Amino acid sequence: MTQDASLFQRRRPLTPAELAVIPWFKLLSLEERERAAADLKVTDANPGDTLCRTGRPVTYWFGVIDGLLKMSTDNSEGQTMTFTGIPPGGWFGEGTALKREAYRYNIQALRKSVVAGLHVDTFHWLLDHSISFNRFVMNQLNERLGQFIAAREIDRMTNPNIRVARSLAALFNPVLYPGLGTVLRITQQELAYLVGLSRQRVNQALTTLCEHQSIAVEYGGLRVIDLQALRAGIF
DNA sequence: TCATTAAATTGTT
DNA sequence: AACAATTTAATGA
Repeated sequence: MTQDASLFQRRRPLTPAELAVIPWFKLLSLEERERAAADLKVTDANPGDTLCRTGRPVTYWFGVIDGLLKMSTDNSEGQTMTFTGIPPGGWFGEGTALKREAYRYNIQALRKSVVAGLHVDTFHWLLDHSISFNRFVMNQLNERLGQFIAAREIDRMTNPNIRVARSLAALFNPVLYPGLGTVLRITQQELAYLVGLSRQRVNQALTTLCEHQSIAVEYGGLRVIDLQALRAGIF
């Protein structure tokens, strides 16, 4: 297990290819890009690694370059509630970074991932200097709010097929994760951790979704054919 | 480049 | 939870 502080001791600068995955980077002016690029650091996270934990102070605004993360909280009974998975291109923690509060959730790597971090000071500097960046963050906050509400609904649903479908639909959110195309690399085991079901049941659900022509299951991942159907969830 | 082997992932019980 | 079948990744000639 690695905590956020030690995690970023192994940091290194980003490669141009990694910068290309960051959706807000191309919105910046040349000057702003330089400043952001100078501060951006990436690190590798192994499965199970904790990127941030509830109650810890915010030092970075995080984004996924490659891999897959899980956002969850522990309720009063000690049970873990998963809000969402975060695929490449996803950035999180802006709400707490804005207010310089402590994290309200845990972020864990579901598999070996590459995670970028922007220091909160630079995050605020960008907010002060770039209208486009402000718009991006605002959009992000708004969309995330919708996700949290949806996550509650998903958690109350009993039908596993619909749970899997809606969770997948959330993962393919084009606003939050713009870089993501129609294919997502995620194993059925990872999806099981995300949705909170057994791998067998996820496998069964995926087969059903396949029969409904909503997705296509591939080795080590899947392809979305009908995102609307996943959202609507008539299975 | 190809064949062989190991590891990862899937499908099923 | 366990198993076999399938796919990918790694290795070395």
